[in-house]
Amino acid sequence: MKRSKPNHVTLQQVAKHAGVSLTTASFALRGSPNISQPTIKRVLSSIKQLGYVYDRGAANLRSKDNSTVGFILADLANPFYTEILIGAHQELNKLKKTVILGTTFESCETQDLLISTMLEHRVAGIILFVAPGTQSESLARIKNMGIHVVLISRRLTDIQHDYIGIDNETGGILAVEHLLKKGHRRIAFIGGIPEMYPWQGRRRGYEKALHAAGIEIDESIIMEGMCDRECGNELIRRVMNLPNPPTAVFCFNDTIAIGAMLELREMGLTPGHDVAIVGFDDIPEGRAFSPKLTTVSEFPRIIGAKAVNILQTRIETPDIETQAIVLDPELIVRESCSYKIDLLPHKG
Amino acid sequence: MKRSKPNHVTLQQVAKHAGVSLTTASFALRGSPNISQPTIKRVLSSIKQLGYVYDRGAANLRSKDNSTVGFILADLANPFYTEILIGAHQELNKLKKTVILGTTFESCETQDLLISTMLEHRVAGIILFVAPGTQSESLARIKNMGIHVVLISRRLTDIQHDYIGIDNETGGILAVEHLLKKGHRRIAFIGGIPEMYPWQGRRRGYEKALHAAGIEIDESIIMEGMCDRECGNELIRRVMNLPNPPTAVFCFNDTIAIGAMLELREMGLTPGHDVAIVGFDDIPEGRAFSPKLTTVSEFPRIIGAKAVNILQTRIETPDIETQAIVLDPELIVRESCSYKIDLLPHKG
DNA sequence: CTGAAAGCGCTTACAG
DNA sequence: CTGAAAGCGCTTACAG
Repeated sequence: MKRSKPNHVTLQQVAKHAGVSLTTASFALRGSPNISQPTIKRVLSSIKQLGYVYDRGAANLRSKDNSTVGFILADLANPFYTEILIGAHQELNKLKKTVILGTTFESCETQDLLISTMLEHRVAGIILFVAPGTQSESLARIKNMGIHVVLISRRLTDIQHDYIGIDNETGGILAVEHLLKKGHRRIAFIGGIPEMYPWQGRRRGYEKALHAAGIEIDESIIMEGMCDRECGNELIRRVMNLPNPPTAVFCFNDTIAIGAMLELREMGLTPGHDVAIVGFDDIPEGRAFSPKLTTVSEFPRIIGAKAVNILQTRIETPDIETQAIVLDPELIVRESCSYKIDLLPHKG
Repeated sequence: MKRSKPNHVTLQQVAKHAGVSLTTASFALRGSPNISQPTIKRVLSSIKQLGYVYDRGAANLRSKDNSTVGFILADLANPFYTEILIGAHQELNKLKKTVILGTTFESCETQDLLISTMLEHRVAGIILFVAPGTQSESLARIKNMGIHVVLISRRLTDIQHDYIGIDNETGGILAVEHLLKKGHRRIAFIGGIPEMYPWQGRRRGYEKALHAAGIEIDESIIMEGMCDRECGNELIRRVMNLPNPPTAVFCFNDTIAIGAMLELREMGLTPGHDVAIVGFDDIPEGRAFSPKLTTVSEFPRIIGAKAVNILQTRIETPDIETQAIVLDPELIVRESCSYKIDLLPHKG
């Protein structure tokens, strides 16, 4: 663990080399208008000659500023999350912020560890995709340190916080109405964790759309699970093996939808033909799949970018009220439910 | 920008509260054996009561240690890269290292900016997926700061450095030999940037396999490009519109292969039937695609994890010789070249 | 326009 | 087993 550290060039040495005081060097370094141009040039030239590299840690310690931002998400394997990361990352780069990355793998414990680390680093703020079961204490801990948080996609209801996400209920309605228009009457809803905020919204949308069409909710075709492909594999099989299987399935997200369609093929069924599928998120894989996945888009890159904007606003004006931005989802019609059910020869 | 910073609890205050000196508090905090158990307990209890949070930046400044590691990759949209990140991330978590993330989008300029930021943060090391055209000076800059680097997948030939990657030449041979076995004689190689290390290896493998089969290289069906889906779209169209199109295509990576297969469908052709396709990387999308993509696996998670191990070894023993780990690739046969060419009715 | 001095919150010889 | 003191590399009133 121990190694002989190289002795870095310090600003002190730069100052001596340039024949100015440490104070002047410090101001010159940051191009302060209080320092004359020739002096600035001299300092800059010394910096180059000596190969000086600014020590941000030391500067932060003194100034109590910090250009570092924490980003915590659930899983890097889901493109929906990485798309959010991309959007946030680009925006953060524009603001010259450094990103500390953390992945919870949906574990609250890991999440608390990551939060601790970020607090110890005195980040300016944390953008957080909360793990299921997150207590408001976790957020309070961050806020007590004077560090700002904005939640993405998932939210907590028992504490005030900045938030950006999508209107999940409307998304659910969009998905199910589309299926209804295609003539489906028996529509399952599979995957996702009921304690999570987005699940509740999508389920509400699912119910509302069905009710509006005069259809009773059948709890036996609402199946909870995780958010990954394996969940799609398992649940589609379970739901299709029911005595009275659905003709259409609304999947909690695209990853589950793809898992479901893959499994359908294993079962000798053709997704989009034998069973209609709608997803949620709009990940690239859904576009590449055959049949191309009909889904509800969440605009992940915009969510990521806006999360950064909200955080930045909060950093600049800490005392304004918390804001919650809720984006409108959009139905992306592709191929995975392209047949009207009454046109299918083998159905009623 | 300016905000009133909260006054955090300091170790000084903890010490006073516990009735010990700052020195004792500092040692107790880290569970030093030189401090008696009762004292440690007292300090820990004060920490809890006061809500003290360790300031890692201040500690690093003094001790010149740093548990932060930089990770620079090309693009978060390519699952191959994020898989590497996942592997590295998990390993870094085990070592209790904090990750600073950077994305170059294949730009050397951005890369140098990111490197500067990480140097300013005095990270312990940088794991780097170099952008095309990277000069050895960029690496030298890092090393001069006494910061360790390990390159992933792509490497530089004019400077010594730690490295982990795959045997690209063997990968190329595996891919092309498979196509040859299926009866193909006219095999294109599309996508990728020739100045990049992996491209050169794969191309060498491509040539060797063809030569071993007594086939002349035809430069007109070797087309360079980028590493994204659009490149696949464009190049497959160009190569198929040639007077004498290939019957099989070896794609530089899976993303290109998927772009190519998508475009093939647009052209009314069936990938895997009308044209055989082999990719490289083995990303999840390739498994979900129809036809399932035959490809050469690179084990990205292992690459990421091993990169961390190499870095850790270097941090612990800075003076050992640089090591280059080259993994063996593996051919994953699926569906995208499942027909023997002489069985196809519409071919010679 | 420039400089001397204090201090950010820790760690670490050194002394007892 | 514990403490007083110096110092890591910066920034920032304050004074001139």
